[in-house]
Amino acid sequence: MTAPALPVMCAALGDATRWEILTRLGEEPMSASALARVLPVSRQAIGKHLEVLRAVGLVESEQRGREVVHLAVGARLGVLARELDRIGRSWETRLLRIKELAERPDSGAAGEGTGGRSHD
Amino acid sequence: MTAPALPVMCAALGDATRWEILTRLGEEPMSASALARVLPVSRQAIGKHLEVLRAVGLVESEQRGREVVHLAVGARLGVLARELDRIGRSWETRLLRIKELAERPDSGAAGEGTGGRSHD
DNA sequence: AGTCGATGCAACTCAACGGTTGCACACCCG
DNA sequence: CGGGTGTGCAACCGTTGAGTTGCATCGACT
Repeated sequence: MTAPALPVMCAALGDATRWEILTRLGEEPMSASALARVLPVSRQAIGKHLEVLRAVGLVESEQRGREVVHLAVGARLGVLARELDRIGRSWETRLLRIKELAERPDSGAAGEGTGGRSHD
Repeated sequence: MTAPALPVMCAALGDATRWEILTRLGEEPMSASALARVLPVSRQAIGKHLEVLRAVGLVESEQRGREVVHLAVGARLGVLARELDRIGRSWETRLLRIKELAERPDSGAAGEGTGGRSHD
């Protein structure tokens, strides 16, 4: 699937080291070993992070000679951003509607038992 | 602080249960106990998640009588979304520039020094 | 008043995750 | 050709985090 679930995408972005990697790869494509040289973690750790990032499409890898260079995919981040924005807006809308209902007791307040428990 | 670090925000969103909670709270404000009734986890677990979400500003809580109702803050999600989009675009731009340089070795490859550069 | 339900705090379990080390193998350069 | 470098796989470890249970408390509604 080209569109991983939101929690998975966010989880991939929920690690500082991964952001560090993404930042570097966003500036310039490079190999895992190269990343390990500039970051304070081992090459293997970098490798695991790259696998996670590649799994959600935030990183793409390309075999160049004997090396494998990785690069950050900004488009995927953009997709995530739009999704989050959409959801956020929907929340705002709902809350707005709720507040309006609360302030205008005449608009469809039927079926609301006074002093009784509606649910369970 | 009103703007938690990106990794922290994403980490908060990197959990399926938390998304479940946010979804419900986005539809309708409710208490931890109420959430525990509709979700397959204990009230205490819900409480911990709410604390995490509140810590990054994705949830706000209001004491209503003896209950504490929580609600999802869409605006905060929007802020995150804009941030991610910005970063994603910057990645795309860099890559584009790199590709151009690779294909046009004559286009001002000498001195760089453009002012006002501020990467993360 | 009495009870039921909501909350808060604390201790504990268990799995996932980040990170490391070690090793084997492939490839490029000198 | 040989060493050095880049990579992949696997075992291992410490910590974090999600989730649970238990207990004590406080407030609301009957």
